[in-house]
Amino acid sequence: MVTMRDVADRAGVSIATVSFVVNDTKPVSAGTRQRIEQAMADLGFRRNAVARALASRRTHILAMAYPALDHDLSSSSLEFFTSAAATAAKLDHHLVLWPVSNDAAELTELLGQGLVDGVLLMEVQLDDPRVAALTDSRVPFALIGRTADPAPFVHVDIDFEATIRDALTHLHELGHRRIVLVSGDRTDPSMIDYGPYVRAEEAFAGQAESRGIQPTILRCGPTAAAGRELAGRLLDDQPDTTGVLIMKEYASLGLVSELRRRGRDIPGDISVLPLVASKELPALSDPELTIMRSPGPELGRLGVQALIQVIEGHEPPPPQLIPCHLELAASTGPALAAGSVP
Amino acid sequence: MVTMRDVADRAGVSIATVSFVVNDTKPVSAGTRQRIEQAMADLGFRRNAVARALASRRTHILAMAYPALDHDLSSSSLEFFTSAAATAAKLDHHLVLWPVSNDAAELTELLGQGLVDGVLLMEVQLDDPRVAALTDSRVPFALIGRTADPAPFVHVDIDFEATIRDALTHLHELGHRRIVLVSGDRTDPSMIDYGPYVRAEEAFAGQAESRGIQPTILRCGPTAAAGRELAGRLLDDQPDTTGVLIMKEYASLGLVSELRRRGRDIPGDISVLPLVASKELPALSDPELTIMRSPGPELGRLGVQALIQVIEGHEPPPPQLIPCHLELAASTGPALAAGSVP
DNA sequence: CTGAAAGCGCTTACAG
DNA sequence: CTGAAAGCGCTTACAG
Repeated sequence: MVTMRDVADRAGVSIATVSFVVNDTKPVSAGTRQRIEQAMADLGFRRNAVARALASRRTHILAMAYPALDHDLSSSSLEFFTSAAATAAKLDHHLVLWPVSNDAAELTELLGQGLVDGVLLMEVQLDDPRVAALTDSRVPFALIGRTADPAPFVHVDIDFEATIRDALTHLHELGHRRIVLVSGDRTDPSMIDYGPYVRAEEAFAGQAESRGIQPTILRCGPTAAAGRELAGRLLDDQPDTTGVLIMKEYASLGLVSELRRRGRDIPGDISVLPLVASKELPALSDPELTIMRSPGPELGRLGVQALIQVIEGHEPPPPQLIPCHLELAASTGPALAAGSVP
Repeated sequence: MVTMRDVADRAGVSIATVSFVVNDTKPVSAGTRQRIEQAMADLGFRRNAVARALASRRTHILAMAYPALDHDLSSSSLEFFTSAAATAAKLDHHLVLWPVSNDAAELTELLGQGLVDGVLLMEVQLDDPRVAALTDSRVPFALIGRTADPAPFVHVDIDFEATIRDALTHLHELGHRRIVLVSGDRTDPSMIDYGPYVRAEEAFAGQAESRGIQPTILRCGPTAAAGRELAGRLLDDQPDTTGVLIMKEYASLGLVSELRRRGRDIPGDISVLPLVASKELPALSDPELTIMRSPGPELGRLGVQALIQVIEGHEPPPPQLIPCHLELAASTGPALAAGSVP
């Protein structure tokens, strides 16, 4: 390994001066700089990240903490991870993956090692013990998602108000007035407080009435089979529905196929619009699905940027709420006669 | 921050002795150990990972290097990442994500920082410049996948021979003799040498004949739409096919739905068996798909274990080839009269 | 503009 | 079984 000592010797300067040019942290005369750069090139010098971290008290490592639970991360977590890692790399940082259990102890243990400059916390719950652990640790952090009262914390999240608004506007403009929101199943204890469900439901309830829409909410599990089962309930209990907003992407596939099997035309009879969908979803269905596309990559990028700002002592960035964006395909269309069922 | 100095002072010993009990690296008398442990508990001491890394020349950080290309990682990469991270955590290591371009320079740059003890390289190509960069760096590494001649390198991979064997056996026992392999589209320059396609095709070609099966290979892109298009080609060009092995999971969804749309019964007329599938796939289709399940989690775990063995100077573990496992559902069934088409 | 020196918080021969 | 000390490779006041 070639060290600053080696470079300094070859250039005939002190290691301090080498450090100044490596980090561009103090003015160095052109000639000296030139000799040092030559020496670095000759020797193939790379500054050791660990020594730098110890001396500067900055590791340039960020942690992505996510719950390592039974229930899996959504498929859009992959693009979230990779976007965060790419952004970190661009900003001269590394991203480590920290699978943590839901209690605070494991996170506290990891924080104590002093390995990371900051933490990105995923899948934040409305009342989350890990947030308290982070606060106590005094390590900078940013949330992906929100606690019940997110104001005190740096966070980025999906803008559910805007997502619901844009989704409703789309269906409303197509003439739909009988619109149902299918939210997630909250019987699982860990899901009762799941922020995305709570916020989407609140937004829907708040916005539907002003458009003359009855805010009906159904629930369904995350699988295609759950979506098929949902189709039956929908036709039985809400037979005049013409538009469906649905939170679970795999369930939307089952819903569409089962509705068609039962003779309904999509979108002729019923328009189906998944709300937080990954980019692969549309093509998995026939007809292809119009979706509200999850802003996973943007959230990963913004989360890392916000965290690094905090770490560097800048003004904490304001919350960033990013809506899902409408991507038109073939599962939404004009509402025919309200309540019409073949 | 409480340091070993603080602990040593409170316990009335030297920091060396504190280090010995923290790391359990030298015998310490019961009384001394007791005082030190008490002091650590009182003060809430945590050993600083960065200082430890600098002094011991072991960071306990592993890098997961994956190509940050346009074409996306497969959805099973997520469970691969999380499995590797969980295994690393269990073995007292951290896992950093390194999106690297395909040329060697970026990897060399990262390696030079001295941040990681070892590298796991994903999506290895048959002729991969990054492998040379890793070899030159003298940093321990393990491959997920294989180069053309993998013998010199520590690696784990899918066992394509066994996967094809088990898949063929399954269909053969059901009476199928007209079986087609659908491999990936190799027109994309970056895919010409894609190991999984090459090895699966070789295995199929090598094994089919001995079972009296004509080794027909078709190709298709990764999307559901490509799978639908494939259905037409299959019925036109290989009308007597009764069994399909297919490498692209999303394409399998399009294939099944288009075959049904054209009046074929699955599996009555044609059995469809995806070969390297994620666990979500079966439920996304109707009928549910029988699959050969990708061993993503096992590969992540084994890759990390192998890498840590190398790092710790043990005998390099032998290559680990893990087959995909058959998971029965409803897309495969007995072959009816060979060549029968309704 | 440049250097000598202390210090980051540990580990590890070496000596006793 | 325990300690004094060197050293890991940098950064950063401080002094000139």
